[in-house]
Amino acid sequence: MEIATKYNPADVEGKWYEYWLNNGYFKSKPDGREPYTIVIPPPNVTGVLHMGHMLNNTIQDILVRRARMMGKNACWVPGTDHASIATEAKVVNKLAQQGIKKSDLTREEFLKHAWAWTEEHGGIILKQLRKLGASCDWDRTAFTMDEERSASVIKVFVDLYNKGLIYRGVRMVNWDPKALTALSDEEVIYKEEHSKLYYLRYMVEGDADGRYAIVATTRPETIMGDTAMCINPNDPKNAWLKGKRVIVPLVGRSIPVIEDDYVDIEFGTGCLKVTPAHDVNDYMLGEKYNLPSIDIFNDNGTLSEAAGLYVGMDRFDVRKQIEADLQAAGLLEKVEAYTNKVGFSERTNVAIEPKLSMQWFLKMQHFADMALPPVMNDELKFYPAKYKNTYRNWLENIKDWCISRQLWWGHRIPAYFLPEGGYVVAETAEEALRLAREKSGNASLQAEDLRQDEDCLDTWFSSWLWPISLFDGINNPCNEEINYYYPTSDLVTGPDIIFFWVARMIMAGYEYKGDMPFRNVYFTGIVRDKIGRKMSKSLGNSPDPLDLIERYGADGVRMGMMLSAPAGNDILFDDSLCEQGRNFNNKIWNAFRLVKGWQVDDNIAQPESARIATEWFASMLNKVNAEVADLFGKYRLSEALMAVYKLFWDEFSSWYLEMVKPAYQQPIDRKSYDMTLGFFDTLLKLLHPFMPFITEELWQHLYDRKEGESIMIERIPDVAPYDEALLAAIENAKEIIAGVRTVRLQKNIANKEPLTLQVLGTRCNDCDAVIAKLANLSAIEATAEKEAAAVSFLVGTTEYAVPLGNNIDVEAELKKQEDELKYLQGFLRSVQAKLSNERFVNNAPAQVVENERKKQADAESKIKSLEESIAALKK
RNA sequence: GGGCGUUUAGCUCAGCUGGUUCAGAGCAUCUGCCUUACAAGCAGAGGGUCGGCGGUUCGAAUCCGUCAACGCCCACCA
Repeated sequence: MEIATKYNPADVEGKWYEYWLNNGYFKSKPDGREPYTIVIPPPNVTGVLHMGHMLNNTIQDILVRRARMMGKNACWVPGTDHASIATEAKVVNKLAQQGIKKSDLTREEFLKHAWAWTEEHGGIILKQLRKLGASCDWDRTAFTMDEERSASVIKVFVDLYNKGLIYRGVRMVNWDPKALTALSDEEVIYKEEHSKLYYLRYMVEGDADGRYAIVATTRPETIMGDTAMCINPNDPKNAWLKGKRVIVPLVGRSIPVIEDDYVDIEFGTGCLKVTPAHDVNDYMLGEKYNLPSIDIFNDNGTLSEAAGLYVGMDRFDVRKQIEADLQAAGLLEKVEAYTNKVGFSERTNVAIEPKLSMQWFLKMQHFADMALPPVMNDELKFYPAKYKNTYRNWLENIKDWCISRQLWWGHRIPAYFLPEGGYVVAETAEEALRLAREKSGNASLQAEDLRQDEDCLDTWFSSWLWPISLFDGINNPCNEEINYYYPTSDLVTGPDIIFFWVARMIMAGYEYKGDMPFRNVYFTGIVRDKIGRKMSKSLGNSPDPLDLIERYGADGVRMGMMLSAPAGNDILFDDSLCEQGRNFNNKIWNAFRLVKGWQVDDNIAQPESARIATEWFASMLNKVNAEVADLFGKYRLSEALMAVYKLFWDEFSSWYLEMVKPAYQQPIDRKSYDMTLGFFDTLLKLLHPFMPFITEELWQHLYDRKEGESIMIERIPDVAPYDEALLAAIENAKEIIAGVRTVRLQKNIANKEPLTLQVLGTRCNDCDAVIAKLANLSAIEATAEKEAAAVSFLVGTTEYAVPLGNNIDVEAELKKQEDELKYLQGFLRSVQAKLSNERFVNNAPAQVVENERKKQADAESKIKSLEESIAALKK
């Protein structure tokens, strides 16, 4: 076959992906084999592939492909997430561009737009994953809002409600004034903000001297909602305020002074304004002291009628305005610069507003109790394990989960309100009607009389079921699929969603399957740029993965990602990593060209050097295969890749191929050729999980393959024993060869020119044929005394010399050897010192002492031979 | 304010239960090579008081204490 000198990924990637698809190699059905299952972390349905996906899915594909090649029934289930807030926001934006307001649409109309948008953009990301080589069982592609998954969510909601774990109530929640919905605590991101601390004067009611209290606040715009001022009962400086009432500035309303030791005496003036409707702590005080609550904000963050002042203005505009107005009124004592933490919506990035509202909650203690032990006792393993702490910390301080969202795009809460008050929860409208009739005692109640809750469920309330719902294990428990595939094997995801998703899947797993959802969790790092910044659109430092694939090939990019991606460590991504990946592809490609270019002659005998080489490499292959298996077991994928990389590049290409390579335009013997192809075959298999495309391409051409054969369904050989002595002998040979090469380099002697190598004293190396070939030696001779005009080097305790006649620089050679001697003498002294230390000899294990003795003997022997050598040079 | 983690070569990282596979790997760098698979390559070479200090020990990158820098998570101080 004609082969280009460089590998061109574009020529082969599409072809083989099609081939795999057409042959159904990605598909999985339950059978007698051991299952290996991964469920994809579903990307947002309208999302676009970014570097994070790239890393995450490359890892999943590596694990899946390897498992498949270990003879397991591998099943990687793909799908997408409806991502309620994110998607709804996108749809709202798009409609806004067309001049349509969401509020002008009915729920049904809006959902029509949302589905249209989903169909237009949905699944693009899954298509992109194919470019990467992802071996997902596409027939199983699911969507968190498709029929099966939706039914599962509703069923679970009803079930949990009936178990008393879901309740409804008015609570202080995190309100997103842009998305107009409540958020869970996890969806709020606290950021430091440079703001101001305002000191406001609250005049004391009826005080003849016109005295006032000073309250420090970061949110002066909320004073209209003040319903009390609070001091610490133990605060002497504010004791005079006890039992008094004060006047809210500008507003003019009188509020009581209450006492609670929640107040920090040291902060500000020790006076706290209490706004129960707009601060979580104030809410708590309000509850405790039964204070009225004035909600001064509309849902969109503007001031409401209840505020009385600044009605309709945005909260941040009010803050500026009120500062001026307070100043003008002489009620502003001072303003200080202040840094505090402000919560922002994860999705819309606006400052969240604590707000009292009616929401649905899930009681979490029950779930936390189930989900903690299996992780802590390593039944369910986290890689890296440090995330166990994070996990435990969250579960031990668990709070109830606000699961309702004031959105339309999502699973609508299956609660139905009765005309006369109260509600029922049911999977279907019919069932709801039945329950409603029962509850109200009114048999004439009609479906139209019931009003379903307008709210949707948090996106994560569907994704927490993912490992179960993908196999329909909620609607149809104990079906064949769920029994076979569950618990899944590995979950690969980012630590940023450990609470959102991982922890909750574990909870749902135990609640609905009585078992863990996955056995292992591999937490990836975050992909950053090479100077450690997060990749972001605004920085423009995020490469387009598809563009990278075009430039370096999918295999090159996959390898680039994996080279520096130990579990849990952030990866500092740089294009040069892909370059390294591409270079490696090329290396493999060229090794293949060499091997397939050989002419085979059945009549020539295998040379001794090739015989040794094949035996050696067979052992090397087994050794590395075992290493790789071990590393995979520990999820140390980048190290596994590095092991295979070095095996191919260094051991196979640089050493093995050079050992068996026939002379130019000479044929190779049959035995060596066949063994080389066999080695190549195994190497490709070891590489395949990392680099699926090039390995398939070469594997197909290695032998005459039949239609329907593929490397991806081949078996990686089992771990087998290897000959350690032979491996050691070759390592020794390599050092000798390198020694000769160094001499050539230093003395500027061309490789073509054969040299003689002298070996001083006794040695036992069966690899002379290999050494002679790779170092181009005409002879290797054992001798008691080397030639005077020779350059020598030590390997182990043996001295080697290359006689060079007049070509030797005696001065330089002397200096080199004298330096070496000096170093060895120093080394020997330190070893002797150790050995003459009685406490060492008495306390250290015998083995260690023995080692020191050996070091001593070796050093002495080396010194002896060096001294002789130096003496000879000096003659 | 709590908790966790990191600090080893220019960069990214390995170094498990303390001792010749303890100072390593890949990349980068330097030198010499267009040697007939590959210059996206080949052959060589240099490079680190293992963050600082103190301790335990015959012996510490490894264990303990402490300090420093960086990172992450959690937390209601207005």
